[in-house]
Amino acid sequence: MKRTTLKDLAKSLELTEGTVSRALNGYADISARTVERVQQAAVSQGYKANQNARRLATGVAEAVAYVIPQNHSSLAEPFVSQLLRGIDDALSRRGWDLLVSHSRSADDEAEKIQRLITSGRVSGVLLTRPFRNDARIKLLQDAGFPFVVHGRSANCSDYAWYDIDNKLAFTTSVSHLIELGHRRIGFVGAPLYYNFAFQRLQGYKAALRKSDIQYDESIVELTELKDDAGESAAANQLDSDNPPTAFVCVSDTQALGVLSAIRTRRLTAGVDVSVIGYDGLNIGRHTNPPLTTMAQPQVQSGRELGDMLLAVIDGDDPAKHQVLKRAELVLRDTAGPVRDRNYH
Amino acid sequence: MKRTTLKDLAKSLELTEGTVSRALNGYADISARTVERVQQAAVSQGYKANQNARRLATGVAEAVAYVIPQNHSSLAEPFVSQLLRGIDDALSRRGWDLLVSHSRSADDEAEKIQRLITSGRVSGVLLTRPFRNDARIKLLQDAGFPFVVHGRSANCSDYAWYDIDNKLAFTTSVSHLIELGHRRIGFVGAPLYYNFAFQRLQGYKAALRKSDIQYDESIVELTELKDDAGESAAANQLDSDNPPTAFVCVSDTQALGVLSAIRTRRLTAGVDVSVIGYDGLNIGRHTNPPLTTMAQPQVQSGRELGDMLLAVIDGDDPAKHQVLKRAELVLRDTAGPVRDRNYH
DNA sequence: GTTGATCCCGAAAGCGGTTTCGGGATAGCA
DNA sequence: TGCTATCCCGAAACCGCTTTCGGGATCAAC
Repeated sequence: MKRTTLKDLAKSLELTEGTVSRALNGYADISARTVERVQQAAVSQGYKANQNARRLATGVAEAVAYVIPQNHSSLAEPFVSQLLRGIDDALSRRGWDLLVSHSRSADDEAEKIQRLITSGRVSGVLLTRPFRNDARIKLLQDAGFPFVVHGRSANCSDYAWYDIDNKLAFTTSVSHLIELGHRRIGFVGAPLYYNFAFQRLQGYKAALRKSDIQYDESIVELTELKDDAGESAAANQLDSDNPPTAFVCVSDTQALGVLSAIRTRRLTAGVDVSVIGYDGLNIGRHTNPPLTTMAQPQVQSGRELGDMLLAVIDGDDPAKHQVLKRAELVLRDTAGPVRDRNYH
Repeated sequence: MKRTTLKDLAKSLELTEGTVSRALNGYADISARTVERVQQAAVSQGYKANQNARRLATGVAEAVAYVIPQNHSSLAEPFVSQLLRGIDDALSRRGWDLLVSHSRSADDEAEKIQRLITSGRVSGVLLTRPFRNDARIKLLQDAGFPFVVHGRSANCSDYAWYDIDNKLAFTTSVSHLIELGHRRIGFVGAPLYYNFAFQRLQGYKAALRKSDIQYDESIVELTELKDDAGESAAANQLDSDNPPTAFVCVSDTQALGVLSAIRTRRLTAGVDVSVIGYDGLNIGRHTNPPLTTMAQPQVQSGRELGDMLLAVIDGDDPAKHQVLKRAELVLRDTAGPVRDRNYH
């Protein structure tokens, strides 16, 4: 019942604690024979090092934290869940722990991070959904604390990040709609202090520009990342005098709301009105019709993020770890050719 | 840049480390004046106790682990995510950490638990999706390690658990269908070594019995908790000679698959064929038609689970912490009155 | 047989807190 | 004033492991 400690092990082997410790940790100055003996005894006696003691002695926490932002719509959660799995994958190869912490607000999050870095509980932090200029990043940089960001802020030259090319993703999806004949495309976005929201809007604008379509502010709505928000945004647009023939949304969650708005107006998505989401959630396969969207592989992202963080903790130059992925257009059924607006 | 340690603080106050420590931890043998001074100095110097040292000294980890089972369909993840939020809520009131760990298999999970309890990293464990008789529970009991399980195994008298009345939930949903006139109701279940699957099947049977409907094994399918599995199960049934007029599913995920199967056969859920899911996922609001289901509040569950675990860790009798909740029928549009089977 | 180099291991000092114990100073009371 | 009780704080051991340092054995070489 009592946990066997290093001392127990040492005593039973008639060695000193230090020796046993070094044997277990692969130091070169221990004879092969002794290492062998020690290892055998360790497994047979079920010895596991007390992590707290080890962490105290070495000064490394062997754990990282992932801070989950509060304003995550519950529909976007699969996202998080898969990411966690990926991160855990990467960490567990080293036997490190992943601890999660939820924040209620941006301030709350900054404070949590502050506590994390001073409490010594973790040796690195994973940030997500960065703002265009983000106080948390500054905080971590000033503290010289290892971190990597999922996404990136406006000036992101000197830290590690992993991001999707948001601008490209949106020029892709918008261009796709344009090819289908749409020229009046609504944008269901998010607050622009989120850098990803900003970038996606830029992608949207770029695609329009490329096709000489006038940017029309009256059909871009910046809302929360919720289904309800998406629904009311689309409702506004659809009920207007000059409704869009298609929508792009910065999240699948919003897209679901948009689909609802379309359906309640007895219109058919992909026929009467097209919509393209973003996130590639599996849920989209089960909407009716199935949602066309931009996908990014989450589990994989998590794994890469985890590896990056480990590398940074190991002392790698953060600026060397910056990867930009591209999202893929997942063709399902909500994006179809434009149709005369005779449904009003 | 250097973290201020207890020693620093003590020196600057011209006190001894022990005194400062006691002052901070509310010992009675420190004068109010000194406590005041110490606290002020602590905040002004930004002192935060090193958690690892503290844990080593006190022997309590101030952290608990949640082990996420591997075979969680990605569609079921919102579930997990919200649960985590609730748990974190409960823990953070005490400043405890929540660490998550993913397992690939049941064996893997047992091993992870073993490591968790011997490594001293956590002072309690949260289990989920227990089997009818579950080796993990035995493991934890034998080790005398604090834990609570979300769900319960077959004999669950002597540990702490938080569960939904699965049997009741399914008699409820099945009875609802029976009231709508259905007498041939398919059951899309999960492997019966999951206790929740077993219980839900019992509820199904009980409801049939109550209405003198013969239990027909040919329309119960035990599948994985995935959308695809639900789809093929429903496909089998619908394509048979004597298809059910309704389905109950042990998970919303499967129900989504069932809806797909229905749709691809050009039938309408809630009209031609009824279906009731289970889990109350928000996604269900966005299926077409919206999914009728049984809901259980996840965030709240997480919070209660967290509190229970803390209580058990504090030494409460686990057997005193057993709560059974009931799920609620969420009426949406996929369960309608029976209709003559003239669609074949 | 001495000298060095090499190989192993023991000794001991931390890591940064917590907690028990004991006693000096102050107060209370006779 | 003297004696005990009370109040505070200092001293020190301890939690379990890591890591540096130094030196005794062993061995090869001269």
